Amino acid sequence: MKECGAVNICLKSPQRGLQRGTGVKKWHLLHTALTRLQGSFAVAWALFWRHVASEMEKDKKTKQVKREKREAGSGGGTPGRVSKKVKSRGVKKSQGGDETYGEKEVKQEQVESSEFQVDDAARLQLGSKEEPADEDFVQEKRGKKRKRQKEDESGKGTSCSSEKAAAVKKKKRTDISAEAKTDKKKNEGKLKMPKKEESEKSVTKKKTKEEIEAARTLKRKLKEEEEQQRWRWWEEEKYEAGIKWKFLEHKGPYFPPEYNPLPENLNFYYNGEKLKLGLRAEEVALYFAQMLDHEYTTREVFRNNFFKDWRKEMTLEERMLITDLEKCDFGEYHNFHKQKVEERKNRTKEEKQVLKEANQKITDEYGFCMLDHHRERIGNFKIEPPGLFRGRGDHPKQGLLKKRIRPEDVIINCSKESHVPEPPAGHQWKEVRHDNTVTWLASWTDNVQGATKYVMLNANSKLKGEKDWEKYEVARQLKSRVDGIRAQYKDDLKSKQMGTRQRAVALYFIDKLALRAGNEKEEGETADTVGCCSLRVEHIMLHDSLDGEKCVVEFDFLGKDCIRYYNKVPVTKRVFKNLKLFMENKQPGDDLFDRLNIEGRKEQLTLAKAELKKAKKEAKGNSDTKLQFVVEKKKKAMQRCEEQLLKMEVQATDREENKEIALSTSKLNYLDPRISVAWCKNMEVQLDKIYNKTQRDKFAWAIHMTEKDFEF
DNA sequence: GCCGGAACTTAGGATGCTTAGC
DNA sequence: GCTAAGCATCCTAAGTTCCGGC
Repeated sequence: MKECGAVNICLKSPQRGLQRGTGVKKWHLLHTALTRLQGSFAVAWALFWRHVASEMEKDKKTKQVKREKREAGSGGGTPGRVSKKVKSRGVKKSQGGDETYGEKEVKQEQVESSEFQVDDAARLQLGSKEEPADEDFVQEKRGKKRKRQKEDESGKGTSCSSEKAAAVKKKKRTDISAEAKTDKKKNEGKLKMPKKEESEKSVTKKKTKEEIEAARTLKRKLKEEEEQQRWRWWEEEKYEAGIKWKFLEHKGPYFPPEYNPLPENLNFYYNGEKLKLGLRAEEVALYFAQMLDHEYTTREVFRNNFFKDWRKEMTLEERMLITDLEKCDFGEYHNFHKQKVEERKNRTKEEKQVLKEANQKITDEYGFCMLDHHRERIGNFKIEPPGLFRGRGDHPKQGLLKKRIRPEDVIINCSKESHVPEPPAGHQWKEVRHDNTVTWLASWTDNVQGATKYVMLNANSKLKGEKDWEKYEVARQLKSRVDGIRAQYKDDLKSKQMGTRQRAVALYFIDKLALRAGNEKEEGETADTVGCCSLRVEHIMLHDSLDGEKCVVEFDFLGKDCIRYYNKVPVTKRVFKNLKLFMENKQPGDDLFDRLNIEGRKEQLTLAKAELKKAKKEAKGNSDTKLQFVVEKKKKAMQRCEEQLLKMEVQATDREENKEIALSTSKLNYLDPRISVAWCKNMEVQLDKIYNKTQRDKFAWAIHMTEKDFEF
């Protein structure tokens, strides 16, 4: 590891931020770790442990409910039964709790006390001090969050929209399930089990105490065996730098089944006329038909891309005839697909079991490899099946055909002395390599993005675990250097060199807001997303004062996966002054922020509705085509407003929901598992309260090596 | 030092299974 | 017994960083 004090970052252009360079890379390694582990740490950590506290609280409640049930007896109704939603709300927000328990206050205290312990424990583990300047920042942020919660409770502000959006989502789901229900009812005659069988089933369901105990013992035994068999690679000596393995043997990737032609009686229609498609065109048409329920197929880019690629798969005759996607009717293909999905859903237990066993067989054969004479699980041993590319957001390539991968496209990587996997009959591999400086087992090039796709090991493998361990070790080292980095960028904020100042401001944002670094991207190849270093002038707005705060920066941009980042952040005077300077004589960009205003859209919609009403009134009883045209125009304008509002509301909901997603992401990728393990050992909390089986496997190295006294 | 490709890690969405609540 | 919510897992898109060649 190089000295991270020597921050060496080059700049490309003032508004486009940092460019790649060796110094940047070294610094990024450290700084990404810093931002993920320190910048967002407090929030992620507090949220995470609040979740743990919530789980523990839930556990307590469940036990109490059971106790109450026992006490009340079986004939006494369900006194202890409480809505799950109410329960979790009571714990999570520590307010408006569950009155049925009649101990709201006691619980409030318990929750507050566990939250206090959690935050306190986190502070102890981190051993970090807050800088005076940061203190203001953090306190204000916290204050805002509380305010927002209050708004949520009263049904005002963003939560209102979020709830509406959630309701829309829910409605969509309900509609789908209602549809499914109808279909299910239709099938009921066929599928419903005879009554006798049902009653027999319920009898067999009941297990005796002995059986339950035997099952428990077996589970315990299996767990112990698994533990004994676990490869304790962390207790072994590491290989020399760059060497990933000494021996690697596997069966090669598993290829998806070949295309199965549709039944003869299924038809595709073009311009109302029945048309029999050739196999290639039919296959690609089916990919589109399968997605008809998805919003993707309504997007212009998706439709155009699909149509362009679909025509490439057609015969000359088909291509001459099919020239307009609007005239294509995939209805029968779509219904066929829906029917298949429904059939899948309605499979009997036995059918499911047969399928499960067949899948297990495939996994047993292709899903494992021998790595240095240890059996390791492969993460993605299946070759990605063909289909239509589902790029996120406004991806310019969405809808393009992802072609079928053949063995001739695949490079195999294994040991020279291993048994080289056999390609499927009649095929051969593109290449067989013996490169032990890489971790992949097979690779191919994806035709849509030109990117290399890899077959790699599972998260619980040595190769992945070792990397994870290294990552957290880097973060650990950063602890002693972070003060120096901060001091340097603070100093650089007043540098005479514009480039240095910009770097300092970028660092300031990454440190305070945990933004992604933001690399350059090829225009037209991917959606227009940015990170900190690739922010454009249009993505920020400066406010001398806002909501009683001075020097506020308003961020609004699309980040990774086209997830919108919107934040208003008070910054130091120097940062603010620098930003003003950086924006001088540059194009301000679009009026993005005006149009994004959640109340503004509503006003627009009200206006559009009023105008439509007026136009209708004027056109009533008048056959003038001009007036009818105006009505149509106003109607479309109103629909557009409605769609835009809905889109924004859904985005707002997604932002709220993403908080939960971000929490699990933090747990899996950013929080050093040794901290969590040590905390559990100290607090005598079972590890399975915070990590599920997969996560315990992934972090086996941390679980085994961490003692109570571990310090980050 | 720059550039581009390779080699990774991170993370959203789909799907299927399980469980709580009615 | 039914349903919805929660959860786990799989799949793969979308990022970041490394590294070798010029």
